Amino acid sequence: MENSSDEPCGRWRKLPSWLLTQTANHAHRLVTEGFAAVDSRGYHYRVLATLDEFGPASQAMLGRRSGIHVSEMVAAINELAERELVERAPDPADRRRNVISLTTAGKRQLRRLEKQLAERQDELLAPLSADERKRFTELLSKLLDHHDRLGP
Amino acid sequence: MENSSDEPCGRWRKLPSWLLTQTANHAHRLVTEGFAAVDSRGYHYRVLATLDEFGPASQAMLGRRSGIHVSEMVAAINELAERELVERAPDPADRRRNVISLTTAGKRQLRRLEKQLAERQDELLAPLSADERKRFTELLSKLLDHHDRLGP
DNA sequence: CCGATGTCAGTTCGACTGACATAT
DNA sequence: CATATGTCAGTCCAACTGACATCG
Repeated sequence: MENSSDEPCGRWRKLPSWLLTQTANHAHRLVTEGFAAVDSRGYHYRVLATLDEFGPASQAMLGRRSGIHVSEMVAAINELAERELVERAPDPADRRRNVISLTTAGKRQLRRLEKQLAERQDELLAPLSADERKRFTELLSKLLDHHDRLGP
Repeated sequence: MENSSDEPCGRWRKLPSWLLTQTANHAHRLVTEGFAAVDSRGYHYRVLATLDEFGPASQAMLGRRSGIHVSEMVAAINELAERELVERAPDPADRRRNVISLTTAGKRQLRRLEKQLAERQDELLAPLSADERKRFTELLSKLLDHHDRLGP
């Protein structure tokens, strides 16, 4: 049987970086499952939400606004267009561009995604009180702002 | 020039799950850079720390104690043995097993890694006060405990 | 035969890089 | 000419899966 003590995780389990990355894995899994429950993924939500917020745009512009890499955008738009959640039309004013716009079905899907998203946030923060949740997001925002302003 | 407003990130930038995963990316980058600065990576630290804490063990036992998958362990031990930070010897009592043990150079390297780790934690939490850091890790621990006890 | 061990090959995922053709 | 756009191929990483031979 060799030695005993099969308990996982050692002295690093208390490190902020470890707590952060492990908890983030849970968060990522939760929202990914939520999106998958309505046959989508994160990029789909981000594209649909960006279209809803700023209106029709080229793929490159969408990429800039949503923080999605151009080469990822191609696949994301393909998938969304196949489901008829967005429309991809050539831009008459600039023949390099596609103009991407939200369809009615796309707006409905966006609402479903936002519902999933809200539910999963609640699941993620379940063990925290309302006050703790507020403090938690404040601390996270502070950290993220700091590090975003350093490295691009 | 198309429209303006190239600012990245939309309405999701305030979501706890987003704040969490993005901040975790920064944390991961920081510690990865720290480890790389002394020519190692996360798995190396976890193996060395586990050996230091529990003593020599088989690869399978090391995997259980450190939470590293068996098939990852093979590569990690290869890299550590090549650098002579661990010794890999056949177990006379069970010829399936290798007994992995820490070398003197391995202990030195472990100390370097822990130094890097401490520095990077500080860099990660830089914008927080001592009190905020304590509260932050408490909240994270609460969340992680909760979700670890649900999904295995 | 069942189960544990070590090894290797292959997969999935997100994020990215490079090359390329086309259009401005 | 340089730049912007859309597309496709490939890379890298961590985490995992499956298959396999060996051994208890």
